[in-house]
Amino acid sequence: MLRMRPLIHPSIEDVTVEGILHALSDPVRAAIYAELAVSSGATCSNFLKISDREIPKSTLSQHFRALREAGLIRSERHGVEMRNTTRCEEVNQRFPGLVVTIMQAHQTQAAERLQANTRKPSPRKTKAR
Amino acid sequence: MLRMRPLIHPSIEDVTVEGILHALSDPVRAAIYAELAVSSGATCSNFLKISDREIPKSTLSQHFRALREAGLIRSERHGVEMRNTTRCEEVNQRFPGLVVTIMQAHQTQAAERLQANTRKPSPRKTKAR
DNA sequence: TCCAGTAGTTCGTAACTTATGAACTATGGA
DNA sequence: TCCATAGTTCATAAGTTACGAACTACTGGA
Repeated sequence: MLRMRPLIHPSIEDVTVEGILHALSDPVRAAIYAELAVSSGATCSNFLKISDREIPKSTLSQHFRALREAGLIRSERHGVEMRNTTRCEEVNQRFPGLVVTIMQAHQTQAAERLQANTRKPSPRKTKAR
Repeated sequence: MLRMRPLIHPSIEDVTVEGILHALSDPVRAAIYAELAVSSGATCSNFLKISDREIPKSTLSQHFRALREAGLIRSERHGVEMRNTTRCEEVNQRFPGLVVTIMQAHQTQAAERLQANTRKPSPRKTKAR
């Protein structure tokens, strides 16, 4: 019988730069984090469709876990669903500007790609990971 | 017969945030980058011993390649050795503050660890990757 | 209390990445 | 030409990630 282990939220002193960079180096996770930053409390299934491709539920679940265990988000069960919020204040206190700057860079890049895509018709889908 | 392929330096528009974060999410690569930032032109073998552990030459070579192909450094052959320099100006122009902030965070963390190590005698070597 | 539905997790495994020793290339000097 | 030095490539073992299938956990009826 499968057990459901408790969610792991590292305490802020245990959060590492390596961990944060690794977590946010994945475009799907960066997109999730970006969305959580504006719509706090969003659930896993709010993300089933991200950036023009369907992501399997199990994969998404792993991505949330990665963000959680890197210390970037906090997840709480509310009834049947899992509400997620960023830990941005804590993290920003520990590593000032880090996450904000990373997310800005991601945004800069997303804007560039959007522009490129409106110019050319179908420009060789940008390689993931 | 083994061929030696030409070094790949992506043009600055092809440098991605994902790539940068991934490259700098490895502590060895972050240490190399940090060192290059202060001692420009350093060679691969200057790094054979980094942060208390010996790193094999082949592994180091791959790390330099990763940094190079992420667009973070430029490598040029000078005689028998390979001189490496950061591409920090270009990269900073493309993603303002990104690399600087990441390196600051790494430094903050390194300082913390150093402090912790001087307090306790041998405190369970911090897990890599 | 049982059942169905919804939300998310875990497991197994296939696909991909990374680390490293051994063998190589490339260059310069004797 | 031969040797030494610096770094690269290859093969492969070890580690990581993605994803379908099967599960847990919870809620709201009947």
